[in-house]
Amino acid sequence: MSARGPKRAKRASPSAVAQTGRKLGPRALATRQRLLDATARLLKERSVLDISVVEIARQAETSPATFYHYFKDVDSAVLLLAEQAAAEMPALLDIIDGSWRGRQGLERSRALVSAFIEHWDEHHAVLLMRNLAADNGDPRFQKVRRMALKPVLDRLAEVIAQARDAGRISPSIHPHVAAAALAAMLERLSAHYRELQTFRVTREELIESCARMVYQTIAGRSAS
Amino acid sequence: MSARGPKRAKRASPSAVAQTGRKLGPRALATRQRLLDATARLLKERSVLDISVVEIARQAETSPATFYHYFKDVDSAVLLLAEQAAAEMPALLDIIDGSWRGRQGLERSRALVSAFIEHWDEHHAVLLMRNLAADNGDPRFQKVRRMALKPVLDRLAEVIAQARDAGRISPSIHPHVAAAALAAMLERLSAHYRELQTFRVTREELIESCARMVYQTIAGRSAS
DNA sequence: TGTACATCAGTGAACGCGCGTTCACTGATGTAC
DNA sequence: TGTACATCAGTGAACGCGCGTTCACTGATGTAC
Repeated sequence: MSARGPKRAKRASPSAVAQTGRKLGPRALATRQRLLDATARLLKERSVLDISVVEIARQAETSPATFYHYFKDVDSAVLLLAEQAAAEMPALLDIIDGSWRGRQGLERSRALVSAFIEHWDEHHAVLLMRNLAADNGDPRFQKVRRMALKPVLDRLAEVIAQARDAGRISPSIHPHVAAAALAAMLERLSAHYRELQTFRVTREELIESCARMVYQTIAGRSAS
Repeated sequence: MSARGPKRAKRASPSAVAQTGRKLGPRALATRQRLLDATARLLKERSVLDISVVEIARQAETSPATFYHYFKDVDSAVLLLAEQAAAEMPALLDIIDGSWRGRQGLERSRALVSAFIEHWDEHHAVLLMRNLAADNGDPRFQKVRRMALKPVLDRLAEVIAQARDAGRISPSIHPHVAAAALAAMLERLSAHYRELQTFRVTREELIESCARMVYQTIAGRSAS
């Protein structure tokens, strides 16, 4: 048994502790999750800009005082939501792992792009606020973003490095930078691709084009 | 040669009208610009989340009442800042126009990437809020973003279409989508590339790698 | 099985504070003659 | 050149409101025996 053994056990409840430091029972966990759900809902319906403790409590049909039992402030609640979203990222790794040559690689690329878009569709508002806070220099949000993306970026960079070493892409391309750039593209596009659709671009076309671009960068150009 | 001419001409006054509808004299214009500058400064120093009319007025060393002479609310002020930033975009067109073949194309690509990054460095906070509001569905901000990017996207799409017709890139790549994807990549990366730098990636490496990726998508792969 | 007590979970009500917004007003600048 | 008047620009002070935050309390659940 390694030192990291029981690390996965606490999926739904990272830091299941009240502000007082006490451990939370099942009833308390449910209340906390209700507050988190309310936060997520508000983040979607309105914007980050008009979200408040009072409003969250109202949505969760409880009182502000209860909110303070579980969270220091609104940011902390959103941070937790971002962590919950981040916990889904490992699913992407299954897509990346494997051969990137030829048709198989292209298929993999398509799957990666749509998984990214789906992930954003599901957590749109939370991820938007996460990135905003991170871009504004908040270290907590920077960390949760870094941790969410890191495994994905690392694997992508590996694949890119292989393609580079095999001479299929330019040696001037820095694998980690390229991986970060691809993630940046996918994040940003996922955040606002709906607007493209008014431009007579279907979701499928979007995915196909992106997949080709990703593939080109990851594996070099292939005839097709 | 950089034949850029009098690009500063109309800089300070798109829609120079008070809330009452009256035209603004020079003194009023100066006050309004002071308010805008204060808004931009606050947006940089703090975050979008804690910006208020009162605070802006304080920064500009005037009273809240004055703010309401010129703007309906904080959003309107930021919108104007976003428009001022958008007015700089045409400079990018000079970079895109011209041949994208071979070494020249790669050089063009580098110039494009760094121009993008510089533009974001200069307007970081405003563009971040613009995108946030746009992603949250605010049509005014969606429009200003669309208008800022449109000329650039159109030209890029043209170049990409040429490469596609010449068989240098996959016919499955939709030129407009590819252009949007490149812009998305550059925007997002420009927004947070500072974080990459802690990763031992220099700004030059970043630009070089991105430029290669852009070039690959725009002009197809070339030996290097 | 029932009773007593400890701990957990939730909240009503209150407080102060800072913000958004407006109004009636003052001061500054321009213009006519 | 001076005076009278119109318009432009800016603001002090006030109002109400909703939020953040806390505290002392009640009610719910578990546990010992």
